[in-house]
Amino acid sequence: METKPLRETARLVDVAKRAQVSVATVSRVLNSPHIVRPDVRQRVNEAIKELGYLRNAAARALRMHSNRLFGALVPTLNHAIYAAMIEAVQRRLSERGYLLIVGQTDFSPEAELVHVNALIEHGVEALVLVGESHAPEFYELIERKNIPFINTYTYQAKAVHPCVGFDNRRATFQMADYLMDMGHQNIAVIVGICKDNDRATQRVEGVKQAMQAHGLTLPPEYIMESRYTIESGRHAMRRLLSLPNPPTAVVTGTDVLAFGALSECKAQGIEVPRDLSITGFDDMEFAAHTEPPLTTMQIPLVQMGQVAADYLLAVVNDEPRYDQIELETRLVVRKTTARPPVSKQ
Amino acid sequence: METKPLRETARLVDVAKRAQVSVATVSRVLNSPHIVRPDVRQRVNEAIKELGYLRNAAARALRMHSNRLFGALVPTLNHAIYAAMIEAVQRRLSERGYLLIVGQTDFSPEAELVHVNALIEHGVEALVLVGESHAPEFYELIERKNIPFINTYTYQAKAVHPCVGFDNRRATFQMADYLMDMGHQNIAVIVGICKDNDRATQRVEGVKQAMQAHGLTLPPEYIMESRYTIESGRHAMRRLLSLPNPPTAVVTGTDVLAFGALSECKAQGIEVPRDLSITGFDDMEFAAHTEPPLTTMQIPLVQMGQVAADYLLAVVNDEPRYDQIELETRLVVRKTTARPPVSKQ
DNA sequence: TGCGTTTTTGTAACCGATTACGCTGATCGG
DNA sequence: CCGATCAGCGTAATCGGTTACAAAAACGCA
Repeated sequence: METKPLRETARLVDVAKRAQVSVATVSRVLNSPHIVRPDVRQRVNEAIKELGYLRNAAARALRMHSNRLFGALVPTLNHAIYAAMIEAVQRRLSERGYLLIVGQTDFSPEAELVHVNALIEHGVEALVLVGESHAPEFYELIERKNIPFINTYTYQAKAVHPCVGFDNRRATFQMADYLMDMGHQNIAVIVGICKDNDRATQRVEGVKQAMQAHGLTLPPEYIMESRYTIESGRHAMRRLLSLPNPPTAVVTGTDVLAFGALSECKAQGIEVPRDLSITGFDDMEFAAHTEPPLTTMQIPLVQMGQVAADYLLAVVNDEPRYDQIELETRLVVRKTTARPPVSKQ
Repeated sequence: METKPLRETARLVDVAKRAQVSVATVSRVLNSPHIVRPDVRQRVNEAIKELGYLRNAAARALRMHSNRLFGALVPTLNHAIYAAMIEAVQRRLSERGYLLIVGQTDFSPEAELVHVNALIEHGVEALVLVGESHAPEFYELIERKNIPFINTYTYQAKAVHPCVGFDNRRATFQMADYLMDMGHQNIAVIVGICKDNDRATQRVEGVKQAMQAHGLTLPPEYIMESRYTIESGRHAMRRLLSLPNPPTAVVTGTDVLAFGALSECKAQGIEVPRDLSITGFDDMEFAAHTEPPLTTMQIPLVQMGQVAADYLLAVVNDEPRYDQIELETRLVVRKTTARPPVSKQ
């Protein structure tokens, strides 16, 4: 019935004392139970339970040089696509007993560089990144520190860095192709801000190249860069509609922008797809429920997160893996696309 | 021109050696530069830069019992409301040099309990939680370990635990009140799964109590619990519409469910708000752009995240603060609500 | 210059877990 | 019955910072 000195947190020695064994034995019970005699093991486990002992990860990390901790740097969690991917990463990691620190870069390479220092100091063993354009110092740093990483939302067969995703350029190429096959010749794009954003840049590039392949060109006034909000999408659409020669089709860089574009059309009495075709990108949940339902490009968000997590787990555990992983996108044709109006053909 | 032994990570001693000072001095340059002579300080800083030295947070944490690391446990990041709050928390913390580990509980107290152990082992200094219903062992654990925490999305003046948010019950009470004032007597609710979810439970309760205050009752078949997806919202709406005596108004627990309900009405040719009124909850970005624009309850998501972060920072830094913080909600009346159809009044 | 004060710097103990290494005692063959 | 072998356990060094305490340097003033 003796009362313990009542440190609020029990340490390994406390458990050892209570179980009448050495600290080494307790540690062994925790890390490789099979090498400890069953009766002793049970005594130790009881002591652990009684004291409510929890490992001190800092001490463990100091000794082991490993933390069971990964990091992720995304532009923001406020966009469903990034949040959904992080959710998948986190879920997979937690199945394997790893934790995830999340940092937000706001699409800024400088912010990314600042954040990654903090992450490294905290001993993250691996990093999930978005896109492939990072500051040179950034790559230099994580490579010097030997921290495994993977770029998501991007795929290139001969990328120099590990990546998982899809070819953004090819995806919008396909989208533009589909529109041109229906007869569209005046195709505009509404995408995110391209500066420091390789995905947005490549998506514009895809449309541009597809049009060139058909002997068409994408005029500069048809390229609208805007923030990822419905309101910005509306605004961009408004400007496109006010052009002397407005497009007959608009390829957007994300469903959110498409949603905004749709709203603006509705407000101006422009009927989609009769008067104008609009395509999205991502196939978020709401895309199937817009009015009319949105034609868009489905991307494997959850799978991308899982694969990214699996890849990094494979690296830190020295298992075999592929460094460049391509995932499938799929054109989902719904009701916002049709042949251009006859007068414009 | 001697080449260094080239450990990939420089330690404090390496910096000390290069700057020809002791480790204590280097540590002081890092933690309280002003007490070091400027010329020495500069020498040290140069050495730090030259070696690309980064602190080892594990060693630091072991010695200091503090990590500059917070944790957050949310049901999922796949819902914009949680993601938006976490984004705000993360942003605020990173301004103050703290990092955030995020865990997802899937609305399960058991999962929450498992996750929190891992977080504590990793030395989180404080926790952001969602809602106030957590397992008793959960509260017991974090209180025994003396880890500051705050419950978000909930407010009660005499709550026993720190909280920041709003009174969910009162919010839907107000919403139902507003509908009844317009003449509605048959009000249904579509909310999330109430089990282990105090917010959903209280939102139903709010409608129930408001109706009682008007001498009305909320029949059980008018209460639809569903997952937080558009599809589930549609499905719930479908079931409500198939009732022998369908409601004239539907209060939903989140805008996403309202969106689904709206879709179903459109599909069935039911005109909102002429035939049926629908209200949302959250005032997410798309709410202003649905067809028709959604009447909803605005909640201060970002502010909630900021306040939660500030509260915890205040606690760990021993600054004064309030333990129960109420934030304002605001009824945003748009176009999905109107007087009930005359025949039904 | 010499002495007391103040400022700056260095030495070494410490945080808590892991594990190399060595010791103990049990088991077994001869 | 003895020595070899080995499973099981304990001792103590170690990881990389922080900081109490002590020592040294710099400073002020007579």
